[in-house]
Amino acid sequence: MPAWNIGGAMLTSLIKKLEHFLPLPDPDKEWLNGLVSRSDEFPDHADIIREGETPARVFVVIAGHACRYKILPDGGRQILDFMFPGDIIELHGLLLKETDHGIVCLSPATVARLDSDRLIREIIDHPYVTVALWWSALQQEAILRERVASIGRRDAYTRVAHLLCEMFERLRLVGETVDHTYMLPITQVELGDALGISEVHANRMLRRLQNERLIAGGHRVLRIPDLEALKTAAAFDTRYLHLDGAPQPVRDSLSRSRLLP
Amino acid sequence: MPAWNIGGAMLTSLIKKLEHFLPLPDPDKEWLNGLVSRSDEFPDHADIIREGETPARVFVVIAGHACRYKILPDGGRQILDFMFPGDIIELHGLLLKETDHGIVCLSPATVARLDSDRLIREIIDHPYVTVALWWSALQQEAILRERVASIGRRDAYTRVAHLLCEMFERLRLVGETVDHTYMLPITQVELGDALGISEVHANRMLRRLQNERLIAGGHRVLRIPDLEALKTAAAFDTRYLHLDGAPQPVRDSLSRSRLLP
DNA sequence: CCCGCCGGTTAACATTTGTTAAGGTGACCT
DNA sequence: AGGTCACCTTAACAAATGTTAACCGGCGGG
Repeated sequence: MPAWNIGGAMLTSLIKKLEHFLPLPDPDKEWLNGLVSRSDEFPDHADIIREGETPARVFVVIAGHACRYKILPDGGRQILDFMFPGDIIELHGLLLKETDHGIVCLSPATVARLDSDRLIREIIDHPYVTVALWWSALQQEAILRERVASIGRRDAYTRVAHLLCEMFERLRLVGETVDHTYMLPITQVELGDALGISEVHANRMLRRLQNERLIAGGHRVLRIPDLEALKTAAAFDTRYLHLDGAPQPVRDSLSRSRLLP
Repeated sequence: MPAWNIGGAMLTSLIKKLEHFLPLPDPDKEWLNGLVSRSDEFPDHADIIREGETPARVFVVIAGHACRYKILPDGGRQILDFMFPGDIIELHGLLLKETDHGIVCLSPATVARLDSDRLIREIIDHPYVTVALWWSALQQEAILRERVASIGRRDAYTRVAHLLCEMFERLRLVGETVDHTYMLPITQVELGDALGISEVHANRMLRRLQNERLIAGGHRVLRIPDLEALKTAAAFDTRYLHLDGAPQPVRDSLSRSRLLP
């Protein structure tokens, strides 16, 4: 049962992420921040959404970490993707009768709730935001596709290295890294559940990466001494994150649409 | 180099699929069909989109089968998802500089190309289609998530059974099944590439399913003698396909919006 | 009509990964 | 201070899956 307070939360991380793709006009940023109707604190391990619920809401992670997951009939858990500050929790409750997965906190988290009615009604008047949010959704999908490729065709060692690289890039995008160091948002069990390997094997691979001086750091902290070396080991190719900014034609057509109010 | 002809193609499968979710008004169906600007025939194994291209186009599969895939640095291939008649090939070329995956035919295929400019401009005037296409996109995403869960946490036997069930349901939705039989759209290599197992192991699992009388059929044809038994073996739970129709509130608000032209 | 090739099938063996079980450590609670 | 709990670590062994290498059958092209 999260404590909460009305308004006040700022979507700093989200805006930082979106502006990496496309700078937003100030009024658009204010509009976005104004959509926050409340903000909730969830303790570690708390469910944000349980499988089978149908909340037609839109959340934005402000602080902390969460993940989407499925529980399979045999009791196993598969983590589908991670949600870091600035990530949007799109609930499709509007069109779907039941969600097909749950969302749970991996650490204590602060989550802002957006006024989804206003969002839907007014987004059309904010084309910059529309385009940037659309990009963000495409990026989410691309991450999911890369996860399929990882789990399906990479060995455990590469999978782990690859995920650590991905987390670094995603956290860096929202300013959650310092040098080549970040707060590791997950335990080894969770690492295994995300990558389709056992906890024990996840541990083995982490130790190996450590022995090879590709990663370092202590409790809950990951330091990457040589990012290029780790990326090489992971065969990590940033392109799937689509970190290039918006193509020029998109920028052009947006600035033209601005001139015609 | 596909042969082609202008117009004429009908989006029968797509409309059938969409109407399973939400019946469409006749003018909306005509509008959709009218968006087809041309239709291409691709031979088996032809690339529809190569990784790295950026075509800002929307295609609809009319006949045949295709798949999205990634080639990994070690040369391995991972099939990300399948595309059957009625499926939409959403190109994000508008916002992204390069696609992160390719699309290739698994059989000779007919693909309609939509006038994406008109689609974007006029879709707002066709709320039924908007909502139905949105559902279809959500379903695609849900299928991808289920694939992650499959590859990550199910054993090879269950994975194969599960995919065969999924294909059955998807093909049935567009009328591509007869009784409990369908044209199997893939080879065993492709089955392996989709599920993250080797060709040999895919074969082993198919033989096992055959021995257990859960599947039958010959060259390129799959017959499911006892669908319930197969689903049980696969622990297949249809819910992730979101086959229930549109929720009543959505239907209500759509029919209200119709009354106010 | 034969050849070549693609897809399927099988076997023997190699390797990765899972399982079980047993500690270890540090944080936090009382 | 002692105890509990969550997380990490390691070892020995078991099981699933990959690899390699054959061979088969059918079909389309020359």
